[in-house]
Amino acid sequence: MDRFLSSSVNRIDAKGRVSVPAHFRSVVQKRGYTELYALRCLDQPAMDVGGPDLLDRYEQRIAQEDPFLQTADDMSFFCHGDGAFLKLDQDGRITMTDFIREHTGIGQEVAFVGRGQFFQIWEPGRLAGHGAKVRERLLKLRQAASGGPAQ
Amino acid sequence: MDRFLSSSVNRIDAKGRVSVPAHFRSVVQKRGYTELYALRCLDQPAMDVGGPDLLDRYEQRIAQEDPFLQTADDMSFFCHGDGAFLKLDQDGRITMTDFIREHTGIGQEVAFVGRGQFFQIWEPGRLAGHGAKVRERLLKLRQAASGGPAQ
DNA sequence: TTGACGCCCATAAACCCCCATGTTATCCCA
DNA sequence: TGGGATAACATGGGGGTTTATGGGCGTCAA
Repeated sequence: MDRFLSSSVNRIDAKGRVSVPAHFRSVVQKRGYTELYALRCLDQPAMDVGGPDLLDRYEQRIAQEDPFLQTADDMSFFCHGDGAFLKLDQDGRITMTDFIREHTGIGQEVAFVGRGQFFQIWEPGRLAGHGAKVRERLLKLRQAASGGPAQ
Repeated sequence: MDRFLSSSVNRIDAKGRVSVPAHFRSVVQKRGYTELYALRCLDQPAMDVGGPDLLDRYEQRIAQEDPFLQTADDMSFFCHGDGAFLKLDQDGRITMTDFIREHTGIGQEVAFVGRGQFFQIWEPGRLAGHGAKVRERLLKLRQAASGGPAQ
């Protein structure tokens, strides 16, 4: 299967390196990505990581904004900001740069979360908090659709 | 019969493996699944397990949403981030990863519960508690419908 | 020089292939 | 109908391979 799926937490070593989960690496290879791009999420303390198609996705998102307004420009600056390529070393590890740490709050451990076409990098504690909120919203959606909480 | 029916409890061995009930395996084979997709239930400490088509259905649902709104993001976070593929080994066993144990509370034993188009994985004690609540709700429903507790 | 980064290797744990064993259910035949 | 052979199954373990993680060392640039 060639989708980024599931989540796991890996430790950062003394040199600032962390292993990308083996399953994610095989997806990267299957998709033929030679480079990984890491972009700052617009509304979460996470990084979106993927191949060139991830850039397309972000550009579509930004294109939705009125080009005469400042927002589109700000968004582009924010996400593309520094060039954030991630290089996989020979052992399948990436280095946690300050660029990533500042936005995510990552310290000693990294949570990898599959998102289908791409994956995300989180600080594990923040991920847990975010996950709880997501579940709550989805539950409300379901209850609203079924006509009431009694189901 | 090509539906997942009945329930049973199997033990986890020292390596973290547990046999999927033979009957479930034959259903899996009849349906032509080469891998299993497991998803953390939204509101229960259980995993839903089915074929890749289960994931396809979620992805088709997501495709109906505006990809840049929160709902689409939440849905993807749920079915991709809280999902995983399970590999059946040659003896028809799966391994209980931390990913599954964290959500279900599974320790030494696993309860498999047939649900027709898919099946579920529970920690046996929690399943018993959940079963009791389900029966209670159904009983109340019936009593309310018949106008009183006298049936 | 120092620190960031590349390449290489070591090791412990996790994982997956294969086969063995004991138990239960099924079947067949006397 | 009873009893033994057989098959199916859950479970245990050996051993090789993969993975995550730690660390050594050389290079290059500030």
